[in-house]
Amino acid sequence: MSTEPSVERTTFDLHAHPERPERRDAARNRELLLDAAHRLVDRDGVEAVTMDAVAAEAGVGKGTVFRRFGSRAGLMTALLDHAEARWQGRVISGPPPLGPGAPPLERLLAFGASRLDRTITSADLMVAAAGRHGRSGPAVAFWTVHVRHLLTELGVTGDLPLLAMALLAPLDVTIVGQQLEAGVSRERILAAWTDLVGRVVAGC
Amino acid sequence: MSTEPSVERTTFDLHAHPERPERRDAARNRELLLDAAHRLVDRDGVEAVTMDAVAAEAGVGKGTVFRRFGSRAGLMTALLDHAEARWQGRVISGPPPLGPGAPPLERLLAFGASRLDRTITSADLMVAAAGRHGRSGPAVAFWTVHVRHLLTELGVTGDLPLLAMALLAPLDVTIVGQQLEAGVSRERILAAWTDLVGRVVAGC
DNA sequence: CACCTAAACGGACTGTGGTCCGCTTCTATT
DNA sequence: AATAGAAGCGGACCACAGTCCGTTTAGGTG
Repeated sequence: MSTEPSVERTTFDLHAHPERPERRDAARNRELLLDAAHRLVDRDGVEAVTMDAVAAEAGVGKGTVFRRFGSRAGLMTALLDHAEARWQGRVISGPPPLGPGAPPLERLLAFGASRLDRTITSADLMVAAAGRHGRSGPAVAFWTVHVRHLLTELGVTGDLPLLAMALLAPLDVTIVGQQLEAGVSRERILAAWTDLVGRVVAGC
Repeated sequence: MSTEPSVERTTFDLHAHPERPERRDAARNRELLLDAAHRLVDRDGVEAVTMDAVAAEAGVGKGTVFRRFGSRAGLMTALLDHAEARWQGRVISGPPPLGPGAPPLERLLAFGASRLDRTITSADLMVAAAGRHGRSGPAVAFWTVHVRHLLTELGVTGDLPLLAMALLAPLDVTIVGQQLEAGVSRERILAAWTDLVGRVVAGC
């Protein structure tokens, strides 16, 4: 309850801050903490990123970590945020086929491949970022909007928002993680997803 | 590490125990704990099911809870287990269209509707049961095998195991929970899933 | 029945996420 | 420059998951 920390971004509305900005010391500490957390991830892996450890590494009090990020999941989301933002940038205005310029189906397939790779490489962080309420809203919103847009261009009709989520679901950490653990290769996952997209898009 | 508790069931290979059975006191305590946990869930919700509370309610030591169920997620899985087993029974040998007897497409749609309902009604427990390693393996295995079987009967070709998972993915707690939280109705989710199945199955 | 051993037990102990609150620091205003 | 009050800070504190180990008990064997 009470004052939600303003950690409901995860890009998309990148850095749109209607409210008054953070005080300077607060901003400084945020950077300090983010750097510290990144350092810990690089050095010892996601597991080692405890709130106390981050606070100590950054040289601030533990309370500050929670004030800035709300929870461990929030901190993890923030860590993911930089990379996610750059990735979103590439989708919106990078080179094809991920970016605009390629035909919609190619873009969609490139999107899936790229998301799968991000899921695989950042699986640990994503699991840690998926607190209580599943995945971080804004990022998912971006994905679905984009897929929906491509589906529209492909002339697919129906409940596009949910259809988009249905296509995204098999690329989620929980599902992909499960498959990897079962020994399924990245290539096979991607092939199956490509096949799925083909079936969904096929106007007959 | 060391001695894994034998809590890797979640039905499917229902109660196949090659190893020597539990000692009588152990079995008794398992029941005591399961009952206590169920009581707590009914009375105060999943959140109230702390390991200490369960131990106290059952009148045993905390260590015993962990010895029997390995972790909180394991306990939750065990709680889910009874209902899951009965449900699996209905799928295997209950009345159509969920059980055998109906045409495969009808069975598949009934399967989806039924799973969606189970996901919705037990969302809390499922989230709590999904520890570290995503969803509980055996249950998912049963679902995929069944869907795969129906897809085969429908004459669908391709990477059936992964295609089955792709169809199951949108019915997962994390995804469904997200949609519900966004205000999407059960009916709309089901309609979208039905549509998805139609597209995938359509041999054209 | 007495004995022996593996299994099970209980609860103190530890590590971590998250809260709380009295104190400090920034910044807008005059 | 003085000041007021909001925003931020730190770290003691709490709850809960999970571990450890000395003690107890089930149940097979002679």
